[in-house]
Amino acid sequence: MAAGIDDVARAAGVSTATVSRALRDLPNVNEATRNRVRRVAAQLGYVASPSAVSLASGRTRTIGVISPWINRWFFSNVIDGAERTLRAQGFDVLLYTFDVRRSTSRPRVDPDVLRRRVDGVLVVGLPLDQDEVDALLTLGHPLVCIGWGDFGQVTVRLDDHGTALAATRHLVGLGHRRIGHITGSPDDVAPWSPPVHREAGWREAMTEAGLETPPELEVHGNFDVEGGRASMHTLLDQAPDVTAVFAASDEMAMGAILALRDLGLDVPGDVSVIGVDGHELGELVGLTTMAQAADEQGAAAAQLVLDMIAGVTPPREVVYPTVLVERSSTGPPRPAA
Amino acid sequence: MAAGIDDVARAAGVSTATVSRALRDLPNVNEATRNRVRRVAAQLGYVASPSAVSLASGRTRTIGVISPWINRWFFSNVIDGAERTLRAQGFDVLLYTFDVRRSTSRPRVDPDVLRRRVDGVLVVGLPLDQDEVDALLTLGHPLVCIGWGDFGQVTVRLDDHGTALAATRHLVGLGHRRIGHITGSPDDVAPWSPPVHREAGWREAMTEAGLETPPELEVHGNFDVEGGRASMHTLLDQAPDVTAVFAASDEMAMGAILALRDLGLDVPGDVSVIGVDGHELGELVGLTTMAQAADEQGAAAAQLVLDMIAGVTPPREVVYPTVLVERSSTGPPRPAA
DNA sequence: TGCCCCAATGCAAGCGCTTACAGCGCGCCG
DNA sequence: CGGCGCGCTGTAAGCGCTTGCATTGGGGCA
Repeated sequence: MAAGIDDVARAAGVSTATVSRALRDLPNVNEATRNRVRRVAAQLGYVASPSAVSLASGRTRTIGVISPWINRWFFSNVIDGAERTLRAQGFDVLLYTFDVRRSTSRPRVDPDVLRRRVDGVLVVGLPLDQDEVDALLTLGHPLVCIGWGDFGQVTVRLDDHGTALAATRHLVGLGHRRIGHITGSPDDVAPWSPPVHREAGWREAMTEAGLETPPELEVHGNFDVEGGRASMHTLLDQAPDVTAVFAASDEMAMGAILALRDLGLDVPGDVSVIGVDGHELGELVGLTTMAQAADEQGAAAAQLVLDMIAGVTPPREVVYPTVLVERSSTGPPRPAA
Repeated sequence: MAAGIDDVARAAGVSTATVSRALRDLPNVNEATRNRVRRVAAQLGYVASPSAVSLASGRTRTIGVISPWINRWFFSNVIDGAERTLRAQGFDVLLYTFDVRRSTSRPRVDPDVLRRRVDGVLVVGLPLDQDEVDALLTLGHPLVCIGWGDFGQVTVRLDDHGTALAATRHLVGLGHRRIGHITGSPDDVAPWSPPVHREAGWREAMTEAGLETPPELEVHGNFDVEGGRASMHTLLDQAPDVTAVFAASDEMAMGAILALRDLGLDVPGDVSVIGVDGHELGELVGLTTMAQAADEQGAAAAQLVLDMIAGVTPPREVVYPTVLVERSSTGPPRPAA
């Protein structure tokens, strides 16, 4: 029913080889022939069968995108950016999410799902273990990490440490002394995961200001709104005298603000809150944040895999800037009564 | 390098045909043989080449998901739900977004991208024209629409009309008489698009209460935060006496609240706001809304395509309920001074 | 004991392309 | 004027599976 390459060849009066070459802009095809083939192909509505192409050429023109979630701010924006640049260059996007919700420990990445199915892999914000990365590399395709990375893999990310440093310094500069930190999950212990870097930045900023970072100042918010809310409650229980909080994501920061509201506390009167991301809804609560361009990171990473597929040696790491967006959720602490 | 079916066949001492049948649980394979093949395959890390399978069988085990955006609440949740159920049944998800931003008029859906590439199609919240649907149907695969639908296509959606009716009645019940409506884009004129149904619901609720719905009460918010904000400004210019607004999405509703804040107006004191969705950040501003389960709709739609692929006759339409979540953005109008 | 049938397996022909290699004709150089 | 090289095109061998059909070997039944 659908026209195949043979139909085009017959209609154009050439061999299938010529059709194949003409349509793919390969050299050694007479321009007149090429045009004729193009015209006939268009007329017949010919579209090459991707499976046949992959089977014959060994290339799939598909990039696998591995992400723990697609409905969180950072992830959906990264995927959006990546998808657009990939599609613009004729690549398909195969989406793989992990059911992180279902199991307590994160399921391991199974490279078999991607075997012979993609030409490259994008891993979004999911700190993998060394052996998972190795497994992915056995696929024999370029791999680019977004929002995390190590093991010498090509990475697009923030300066997490510097971002946390800047955020915390902002609070310190306002006069805060007891500054809490809402980080990710207790499982995020890998030294290459963003929450760990952000925590280190917070700690460094505190230390340089001569402040302590006792355990009760740090809580886990799991990077979502509800987690941020719950962890803020915990934080206030543990350290009722905190006057400011640095949350590792805007979603957690907004959760923290909800918790403060639950308790009838004023932001920033009683507690200042700063996040990381630049979530568009942050303005709703006047959230001060370290904004990043997630979609651009997705696009950049996509371009990197494509470059790598084309044989270009990529930079080892692309670091994206983060900018302080000061709104109303941060302010000086209330003067001691 | 990677083991092929021949390697497995050789190692198991059977033909490739038997390997193929054994591994796919086809009948007419001795159980002992099947187990041996399974064991050998696992040992060799054999994974069938998807391209070869597709080429030989004509089935791709891939579902195309067409969506205008993936970083908006409704869309990302639908896709998340769909992806999980598809993957659980061994289907891949090919993501297609449309660059709605780039052109003024929406680019047309091009079925060629999907030709011979998928076994089914999910169209998320993108009201297509009749001929686009027809074009998609020429692919010869099941098609399921989510969040919109007509032309006799299988659809998973809300009762948009009823939802709008309930939302508007809520406002009317509080005593509001001048109730604005923020709808989608001015281009959404197709009678099968959700914004049109929601508008109709608003109009009906107004009419049944003996209220007018003059043009100045209706503005376009394009379904995003900024659009909601801008359109609320417009609305207040056109009709300074509105005391309540029904927005067709939570994101627009939150934008509207931002606009009201811009002007120093109180919510709900000066203007009540109600949305549709159940966005998790709605609580930040106490948004009253008609909540829906977007991820479940995605999952349901995914199951429907799979059923259709399996030959099951699906229901013509699955309508999801919506529930009023009353928070603090709605209240009685201020008594006349 | 002979026959038929069926479960279990193998054989081999594709599926629709890509691509190495061969072939053909022509202009050009020696 | 013959040969060489080059530009263009065709031939055909896969790519790694699925599947219709043929084949084999028992077991049940007459």
